[in-house]
Amino acid sequence: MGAREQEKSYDPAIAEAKWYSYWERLALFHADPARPGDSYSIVIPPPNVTGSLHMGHALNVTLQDVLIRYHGMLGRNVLWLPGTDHAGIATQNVVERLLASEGIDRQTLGREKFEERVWKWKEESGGVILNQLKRLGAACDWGRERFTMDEGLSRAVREAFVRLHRKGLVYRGRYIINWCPRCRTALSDLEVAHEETKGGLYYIRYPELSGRRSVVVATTRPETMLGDTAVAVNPKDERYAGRVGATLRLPLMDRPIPLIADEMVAPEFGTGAVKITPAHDPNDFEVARRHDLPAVRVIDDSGKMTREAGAFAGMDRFACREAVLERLRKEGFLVKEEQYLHNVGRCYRCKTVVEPTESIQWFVKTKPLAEPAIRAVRSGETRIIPPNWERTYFDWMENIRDWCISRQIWWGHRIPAYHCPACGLTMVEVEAPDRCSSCGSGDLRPEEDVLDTWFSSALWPFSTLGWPDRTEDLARYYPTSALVTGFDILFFWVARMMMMGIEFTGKAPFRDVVIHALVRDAKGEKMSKTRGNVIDPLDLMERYGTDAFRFTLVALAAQGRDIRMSDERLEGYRNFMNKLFQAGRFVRMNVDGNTARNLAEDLSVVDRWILSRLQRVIDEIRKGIEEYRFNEASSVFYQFAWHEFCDWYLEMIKTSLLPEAGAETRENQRAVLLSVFETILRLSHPFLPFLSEEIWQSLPGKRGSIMTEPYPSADPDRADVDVEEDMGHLMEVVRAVRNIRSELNVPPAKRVEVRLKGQTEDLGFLRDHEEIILRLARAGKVAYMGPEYIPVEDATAVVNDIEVCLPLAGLIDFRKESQRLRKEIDKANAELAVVSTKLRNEKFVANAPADIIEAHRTRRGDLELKLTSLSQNLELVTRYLP
RNA sequence: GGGCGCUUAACUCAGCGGUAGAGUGCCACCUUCACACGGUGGAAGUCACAGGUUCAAAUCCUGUAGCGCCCA
Repeated sequence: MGAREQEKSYDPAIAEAKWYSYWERLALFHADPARPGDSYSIVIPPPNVTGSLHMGHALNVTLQDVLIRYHGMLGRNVLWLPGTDHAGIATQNVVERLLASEGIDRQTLGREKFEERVWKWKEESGGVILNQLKRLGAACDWGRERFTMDEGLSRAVREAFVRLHRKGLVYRGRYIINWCPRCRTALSDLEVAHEETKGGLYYIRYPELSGRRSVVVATTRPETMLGDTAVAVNPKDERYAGRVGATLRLPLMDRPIPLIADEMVAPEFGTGAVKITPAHDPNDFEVARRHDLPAVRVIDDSGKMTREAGAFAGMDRFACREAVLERLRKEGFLVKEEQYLHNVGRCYRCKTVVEPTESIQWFVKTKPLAEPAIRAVRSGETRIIPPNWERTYFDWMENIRDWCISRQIWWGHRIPAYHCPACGLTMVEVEAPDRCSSCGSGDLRPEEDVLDTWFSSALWPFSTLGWPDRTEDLARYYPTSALVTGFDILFFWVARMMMMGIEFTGKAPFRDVVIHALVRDAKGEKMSKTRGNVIDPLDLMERYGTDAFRFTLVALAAQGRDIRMSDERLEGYRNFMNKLFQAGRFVRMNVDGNTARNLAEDLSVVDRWILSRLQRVIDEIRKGIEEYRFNEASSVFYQFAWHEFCDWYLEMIKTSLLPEAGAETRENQRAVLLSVFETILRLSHPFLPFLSEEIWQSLPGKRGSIMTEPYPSADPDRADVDVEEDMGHLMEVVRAVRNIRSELNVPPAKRVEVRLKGQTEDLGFLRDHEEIILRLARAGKVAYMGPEYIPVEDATAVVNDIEVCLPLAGLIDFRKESQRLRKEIDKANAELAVVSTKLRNEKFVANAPADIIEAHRTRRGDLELKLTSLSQNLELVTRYLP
């Protein structure tokens, strides 16, 4: 025995240092389309290049790794494709901050230099997260690693854009969009997070130009009044009957604006009259189109007031709000102000209040793309798991709005459009044209805007496989088998991949979409940098080991519920890792270099029992993984490996591993032990890649990686209900003895006599396995008593049809024993009452299924028998009470 | 305003029509030759509340209360 045997407990660092590079060396992560086997493929949700591993990634990646390793062991042709996302705004922000620390801003640097800088940053510091994935054990095919900005994917982006444009599904136009004045770019609707905010509702009087009447409007954004071009009321609103068409004087600006009628106005809001600012409000923009009103832009790209704002020009928009209110107050136009709770949209990246702004942008027309994406889920071509997310998916898809895809930043895919200033034509081409196709001018200006990062992400499942080329990978691995992701990007990403996948390949990109929960801290709070409650997964891996960490994530990954990460939980599973390690040590010590794993013809009952249990467990674990109920699979494994295999099986077979057992018994026992334990290891591998490999490699017999071993499959011939029942009975007897010993404080070293009372035929099995009772119950002797035996001075318990009696004359505390028996009787009585009530109910007997009734009858019989014995014994004991 | 989800043992959570489960924690005993990151035994729950469906309800339906998330 080497150093390994001296190691007292499992040290995960040793295994984790060894095996990842070993797997890589053997190219076990490499997918070869030419190899046989059904394809099983997953594309990783690409993390941001700027990112580092957080809990969400850890959970996401662990689940994918479980699937990949599991299907690999099933013999499938497996591909897990990794990569990163260029994360336009986020990455640009990072590099801009870097530049700022050098006292440079990107404008002075210039676009080209800036892009170079970002690439340089990406080469040096980007993709840290990928190494962290390796740390987690992720079996990704690194040879196929992709980046959304790399050459191939960029070509896919241009190709997709051009094709959509030709179909009229991409268009350019002047609309109201969400503008982030800090990022200085347009955002899509999804990138705006609405937040309930306390603000004011201000009532402003707009006098009529002629006459003494006026109209009062209510607004939460008084500064935008500077850009008002009308006031609108609902045509059915009687308060304003006959006044529509009047001309009002816009306060502070002294501009005449009309009072118009539009259905959009909700009469119950405020005074029923609303100001119309077409350049800074989406609803007003629509109203303005209908009524042919001009738009006056009063807030610029950086959130400052424009020259159109007159006296307020140059002011920050929020300072301007106060200034406007001040002036209105002074000039008597502010009628009323009240507290008001309303939703304010903020940039999801920088939290700056978004400014709805009219501008020229590129859009994707989404309705025609959404329809087939809806059908794919309705028809079952793609399954969403758990299915309750389907509704959310449908709701969003059915009410989808056009997607603003242009961004005014520098880091991203340039929109492949070219403007001709000479004739005003805009050309959209995959490769830059030399001259204008209309006027022939050679002076073409490439589009300045870049695409929303999510546009390239939407192509990820096929662009990474080589699209638009018809590659072998694409043919072999697309559509992919499963997409594993958090619900937070269901719309951002999943929905858009569905749309683009179907549009460009004709097939939905995934068979299954597996939605998992969020990881929260121990208090259930969302982890965030501002809260300061972020738990670093690398730190947890360091402290508890990667396998324990992974197992914790998997064990907590119940469908539809968030995960709370806590040290207690991790500790528990770290202990489990050690338990498995110790079991491995035990196996190694006891098989003593033996390499035979073939099972003998006639196995012992104990072996038949563990093998029977194993089949059931294999089925359950496989079912758990197949159905993405990872927590169930892991808990079945935990329960079996620890509480059946270690607690019972290993204890029960110890004697047959001794030399005294005889060579044949010993060899047979070693073979079964090795075989069962190896099956346990193989079962565990998808969850515990490092530990399972570590132990696997330490077992005798030359072997390759456990990764290439077949995943266990259940053998129905090994399942044996009778053996399980008999063994269950035996274990109950052992437990009964242990219970009596413990409750009556019998010293652990004391070898007691156990008397088993019952019919001879009921005692047969126990008699055959007396050795187990002797050892596990620490008995000195087992005696068999007929039904006539009266346990006068014994402590007793009832297991099914036999009584377990411990003659403890002199040791027994009769008061304690009577308490113990009474407790048992009370429990049995309570249960009997429930069962009997049911059986007495005629309707129950008439309606319930036969097997349920039968089970109740049996239970009643057992309980009655138990009560009879217990009551008699209680009576016996009572005689000795003072 | 619309939608989704949650409320089960001290804590964290499974279970989702047929006798209430796990992990951790707690109590007692035990350094027994794989493991004290251990072993053995134990205590601990009107399954949020109120109705209903059913022979039978944590489990299905309706409502109430509290909490959380998403969309508008």
